[in-house]
Amino acid sequence: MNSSPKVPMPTLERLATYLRYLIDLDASHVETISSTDVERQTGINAAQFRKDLSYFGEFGKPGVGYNVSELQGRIARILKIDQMQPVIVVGAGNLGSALIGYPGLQEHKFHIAAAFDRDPAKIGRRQNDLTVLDETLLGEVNAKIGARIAILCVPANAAQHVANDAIAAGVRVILNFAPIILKVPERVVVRNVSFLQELAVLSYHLSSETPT
Amino acid sequence: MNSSPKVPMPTLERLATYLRYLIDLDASHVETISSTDVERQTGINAAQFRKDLSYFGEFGKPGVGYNVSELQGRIARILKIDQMQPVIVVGAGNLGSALIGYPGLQEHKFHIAAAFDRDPAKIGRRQNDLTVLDETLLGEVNAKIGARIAILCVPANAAQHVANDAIAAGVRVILNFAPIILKVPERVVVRNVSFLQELAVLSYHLSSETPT
DNA sequence: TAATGGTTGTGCGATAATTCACAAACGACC
DNA sequence: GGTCGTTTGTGAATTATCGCACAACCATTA
Repeated sequence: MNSSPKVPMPTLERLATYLRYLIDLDASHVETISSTDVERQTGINAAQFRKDLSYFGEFGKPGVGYNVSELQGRIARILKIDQMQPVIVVGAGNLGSALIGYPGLQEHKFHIAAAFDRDPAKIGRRQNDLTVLDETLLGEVNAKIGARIAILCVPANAAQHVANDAIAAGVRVILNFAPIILKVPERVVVRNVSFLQELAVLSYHLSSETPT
Repeated sequence: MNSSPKVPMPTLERLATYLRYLIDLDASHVETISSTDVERQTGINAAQFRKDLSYFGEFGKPGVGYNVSELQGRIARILKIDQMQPVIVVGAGNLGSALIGYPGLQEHKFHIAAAFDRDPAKIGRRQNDLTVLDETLLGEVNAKIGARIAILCVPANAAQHVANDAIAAGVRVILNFAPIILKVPERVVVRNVSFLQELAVLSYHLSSETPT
């Protein structure tokens, strides 16, 4: 039942956005939305919204719209965030700690099952019911946890090494905060988050717009 | 001398990537690179690299390649990160603190000139030579600082309000970490960073690849 | 000076993503 | 049951992005 042969990446990214709004709407007891409602709220073209969904089947009723809670459930299932998933975090510096303490992760069904670092000063530190473990134990520990998602919050020069270890430990997808392009086997999916890059793009836009 | 009429967004994003690698290469005293070298290191197609640069003029010598330090300087100038830029951070929670303590920002010529929060418990706290200020002072303080870049690390329900204030205070581009789509005037540029979204996309990819 | 090996900058076709536009479907109302 | 206003799902057109392929160019060596 792997329904979708080739879903565009931008579609997947937008699905996550839709889901966020649907959760809010559901919390506000809104029962039904139309694609034009979505456009008003998100700025994403209504046809785009419908086409995004169409990759995964039919969701709405013509003349009526979409049932909020049903759609929410189905998108969550598509993204596989309908049930808790274990995640490991490597690197317990400022950023890693911020992630560990971020309640949004739990809400979105991601459970940080273990945190690692190689700095002895950080190993053993406790935070949110979690003890920072020695990075060298990654393979051993994940053999029990079975996390297939890893979040890398280590410095650029350590990232490739850590990624290799994580992959060897069974990790299949990586969220990489280090400003470096990881070399990984084809089956492994990596997504990079780089605020420096984002800031650079923003910085570029500063002069292009002339005031008044 | 606003040379470039319409540069694709993906090009800008890649420019920031190139810059990172050039900085490293320069530090390793590499003098020259070719576009194929770039492809080997970054995985970005060599022709893509050349085309990206072509939006801004000519940079290389046929038969030779590109001078690393010169190219680095020119890309930095294009992205306007060749000289220090003041940035304000709103929201001094876990994430905001992590950013304030992140040395990479300084290295990339972004100087956090002020940090704000609305939580009395956080106001007055000091970190990295910076005192967290009351959010209501944003306009007043930025009149002196003149920052045109703001980083939003506030919860989703506060983000729109803070964005409005920041824009009123002269901010022109926003890096938004809150999981919400901000409504801003056309002249203001927003970029969103959402690890939840990234995780969701990664999560989707978990099942599509079948083992063996 | 001529020939050679290597590299750039770019026109152009290929691929991907977005948006339009409309038939088919639905509920409400008469 | 028929008509009307609304909204979906999607084929087709449009727009954006990518990557090939090649002429023009440069340094080196003979």
